This record gives sequence, C-alpha cells and structure tokens, in this order.
Amino acid sequence: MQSLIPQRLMEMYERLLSHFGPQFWWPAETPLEVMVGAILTQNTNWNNVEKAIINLKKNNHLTLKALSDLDFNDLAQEIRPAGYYNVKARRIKNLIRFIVDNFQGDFSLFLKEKTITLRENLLTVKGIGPETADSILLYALKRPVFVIDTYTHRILRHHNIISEEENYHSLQNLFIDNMPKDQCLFNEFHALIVQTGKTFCKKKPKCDDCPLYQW
DNA sequence: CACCAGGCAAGTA
DNA sequence: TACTTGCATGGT
Repeated sequence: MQSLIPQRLMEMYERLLSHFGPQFWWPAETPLEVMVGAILTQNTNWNNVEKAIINLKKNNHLTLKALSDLDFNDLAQEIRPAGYYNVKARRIKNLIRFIVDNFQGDFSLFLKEKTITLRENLLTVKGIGPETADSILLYALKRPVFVIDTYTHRILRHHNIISEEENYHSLQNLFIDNMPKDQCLFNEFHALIVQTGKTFCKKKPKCDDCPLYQW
C-alpha cells in the first residue's frame, strides 16, 4: 500500500491557504532584516520583534557595517522589547561577525554559497540553531528548505501524523520527501502553519472553525 | 494574577 | 545521552 502522506500534506496546505490566504512572508525589506528578525523572534512574539526592528531602523542600524560597528550594549538596548536582549545582541553580533570574517563583509559573496555548506556554516554560529538557519536560508536567501517550528510539531502531532519523539531533521524530511521542492511552496506553507498555530493551536486549542478540523 | 511567544546553549548526572 | 535551566519583554 502506498503512502498517503503526499496527498495529506498537499490537502493541509490547500486548506490553510484557502482559509487564511497568502501570508506574504517574510515581513522585511532586506535579507539582512530577515536574518536579524530570525534571531529576534526566537521563542518570542512577533509583536515584540517589530518594536525592536523599528528601533534599529530608526537609527539606521540595519546594515552590516552599522551592526558591526554598533556597541554591544547599545544594540542590546535597542532590541530590548524583543526580550532576551543580552543573549540576542550577542547572537546578532556573532552572525554579523560570521559574514564579515567569511565573506569579507560582501553580502553578494554570502548569497552565492551553496545551500548545504551555508547551512552547516550557519549552524556553527553560536545562537543559530536549525530553525533560525533554515529561516535564513528560506526567507532571506530564497533557498528551497523547509522550516520546522513548535507549531509544526504540535499540529502534526495533534493530527497523529507523527509521534511524540520526532526530531527536527526527520520532520523536515517528511515535508521535503513528500512535496515538490519548491521555494515558494515552502515559504507559504510554513507561514500558514505558524498562522494556524497562533490562531487555533495554542495550549487551549480552538478547534472550532479551524481549517484542519477533521483533516 | 498566570501563562506564553515564529529557540538555543550550557549545565548537570 | 537525556533532562533541566537561564534568558526577558509585552500581550491576553
């Protein structure tokens, strides 16, 4: 008997897209803004991230050079609304240093690196784990990788597609191996999953009106 | 008031 | 290897 996973995933995607419409991710003007936002949003509500981004923009600090030159404590204060500001300031500094050191601060060089190598290298940066690395690859560099987050786990678990002890990599492969490897599809799908999670799949699930009801 | 958000690293046994 | 804990603001 053949696997029904591809059809189920595609139906899930279509249901979510019909219900919510396109999400237009990532909400940022430049790749660098995506990358900084990817760190700021770690375990944090996007509303708080926006406040931090506004501060950075207000001071013209969303460039490689500005972030590179910016004093650590000043950076921490500007991103304060996003929470964990000392941790995140260090992580942003680590990411900026990674680009400056490995690509001579040349963004176009950074953009040319092969996806596999770039992912490996990003994961060596302290503060960049699998979700942040994949968010950068998908939303800043437009590479066809699938991003997994807590909502993805929660929703697929709730609908009995996966077991409790599924790890990041195997869950990521579930999508990659069972769907067209399309950057636009992966972009939209992950965004829709997050939107669904925020709306219906919190700790107290609101299953009424959820587009995945009886999916 | 308690709970949680688009994680990750470091510490412990 | 498998748990646990620290990080922190702002919305509901």
